[in-house]
Amino acid sequence: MCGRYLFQTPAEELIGEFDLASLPDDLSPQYNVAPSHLVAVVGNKPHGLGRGLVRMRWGFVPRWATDPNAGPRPINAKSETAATNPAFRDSFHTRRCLIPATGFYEWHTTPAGKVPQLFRPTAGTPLAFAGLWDVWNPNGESPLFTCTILTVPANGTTAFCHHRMPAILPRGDYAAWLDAKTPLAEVQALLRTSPDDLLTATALSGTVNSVRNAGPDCLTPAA
DNA sequence: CCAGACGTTGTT
DNA sequence: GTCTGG
DNA sequence: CCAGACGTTGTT
DNA sequence: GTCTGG
Repeated sequence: MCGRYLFQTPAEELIGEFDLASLPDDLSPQYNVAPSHLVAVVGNKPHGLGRGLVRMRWGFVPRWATDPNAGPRPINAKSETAATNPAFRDSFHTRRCLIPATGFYEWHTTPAGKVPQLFRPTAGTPLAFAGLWDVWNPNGESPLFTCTILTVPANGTTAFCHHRMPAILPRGDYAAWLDAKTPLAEVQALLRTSPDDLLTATALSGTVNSVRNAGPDCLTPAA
């Protein structure tokens, strides 16, 4: 997957699946989410507080990092290796999450240049990306919550842009994904390439190319 | 045993 | 945190 | 992901 | 070209 995704609506349908005590009050639509931006995440909260919606920065920092400003902040993690990769293993076991989105962008490289493409669910319902999160808080100061989106091989609809795509979970898999008690083999099996008919591609104007453009015009189709 | 290192994906 | 090296 | 910036030596 | 910032 690329470094940009659409979080157009709060995905209240998605969130409504869960019994949430409170919701952040700033879940306005985002049309051009970039790394380091705050995104909403549904996950098992730290300290055993159960499920909830948490605002996190997109770009993963493991809890053992000595300096969160040094080193990479990966926005994606390969689903095939996340369970054993040192950077993600611990979160794969105990800190899985869902990242709601109404679609995502990929850039199609053509001889004429790069054309942004919008991938949205054909059915129009919000998507839930499978993600991992962590919290960096070695000094007991303000904790840094971060997350990353897992990727899987592209399907027939997305492959013309990229060979990877986000891991998208069907509604029926949300609970098992978030449940820390789900056996690891079952967790791993949830990360699959989506059917070709899940998403529909639309070529866009270049508005989305700049993160300075963060409004609905990011969705404007190509002329 | 302790000390110390350890972070990504996806491009071309 | 977990793993490696000494 | 894309857009946009990206300058030195030698001095105190 | 490469790196940073958004």
